[in-house]
Amino acid sequence: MVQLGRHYGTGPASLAEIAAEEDLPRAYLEQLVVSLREVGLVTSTRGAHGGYELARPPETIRMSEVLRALEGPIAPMLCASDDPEHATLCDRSSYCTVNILWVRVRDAVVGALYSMTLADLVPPRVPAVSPSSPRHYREP
Amino acid sequence: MVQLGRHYGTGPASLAEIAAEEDLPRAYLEQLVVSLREVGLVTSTRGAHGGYELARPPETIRMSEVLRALEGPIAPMLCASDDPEHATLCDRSSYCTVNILWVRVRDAVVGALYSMTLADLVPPRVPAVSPSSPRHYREP
DNA sequence: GCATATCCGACGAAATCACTCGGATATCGA
DNA sequence: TCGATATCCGAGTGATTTCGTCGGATATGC
Repeated sequence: MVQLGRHYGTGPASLAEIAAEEDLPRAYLEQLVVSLREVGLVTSTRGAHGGYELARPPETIRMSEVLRALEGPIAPMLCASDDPEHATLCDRSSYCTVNILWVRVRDAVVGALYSMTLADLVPPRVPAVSPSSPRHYREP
Repeated sequence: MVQLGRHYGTGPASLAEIAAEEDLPRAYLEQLVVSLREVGLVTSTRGAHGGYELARPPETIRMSEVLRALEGPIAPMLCASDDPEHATLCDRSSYCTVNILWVRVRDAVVGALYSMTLADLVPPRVPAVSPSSPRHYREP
């Protein structure tokens, strides 16, 4: 999907191209790309020979950003959401000790996503040992 | 849900009790507990004054076991499943470099779940600093 | 034998996910 | 200026999953 990181630097890529490469319906990609544009991850140029390109170099794009853009705030349960805005605490919030489990899980997920950038996912030639530093650490 | 860890040592607890405490429909709990029994996490005694109890002390029950029992093999995407059995690789398996991302995420989740036991979730009096060792480590 | 339980299987409503459709608007090249 | 090629936009559909229901069979203690 977001493997248009591959095209970075080669000018805008049309959805028709990407659809062909990824074997996904163009109309569907259209929808996805809207979210990406809204958060400023990709820029679009309209008209003939237009298309989309990354707004920043792939190395600087955390996968956590991408996933958040595509699937909304990342939360294993709604009582443990990334976004304080959407964190609706369940009615049991007082009893429920399980919450800390979900928070822990969420942090783990965010950490994993944050530790990888788009650049890590564009088909590398020899990815035997991971290029960047794929350790667990927290988001700022 | 699995807060019948609270009752550990006090004999079997009926679903009616638990339903009342947790404010969940008894019929629903019934369904859940089936999965838990199948994997041997709880034992049941039928008849009057029967009910369910934990098969092992709460400290020895990893949350990863519980979640796996309740929600099946843990996998953010089906191409990155815990259980090799259910790991159906998507048709793009050749192209798809994203897989390693999901595997990374899955490991992070499993690690987080594995680092917590049921005992960590039964309402502790003063849980300020976590009792066991809630670090990130891998499942064997 | 009767009240209290677990067992079992199928069913139903609501939400989510992946995807579609139709058409308006912008831009480049000839 | 025209037309081909794009993005833009918003509503709509179909399958799957999730949470929960219902009815009744079976086992056990008093």
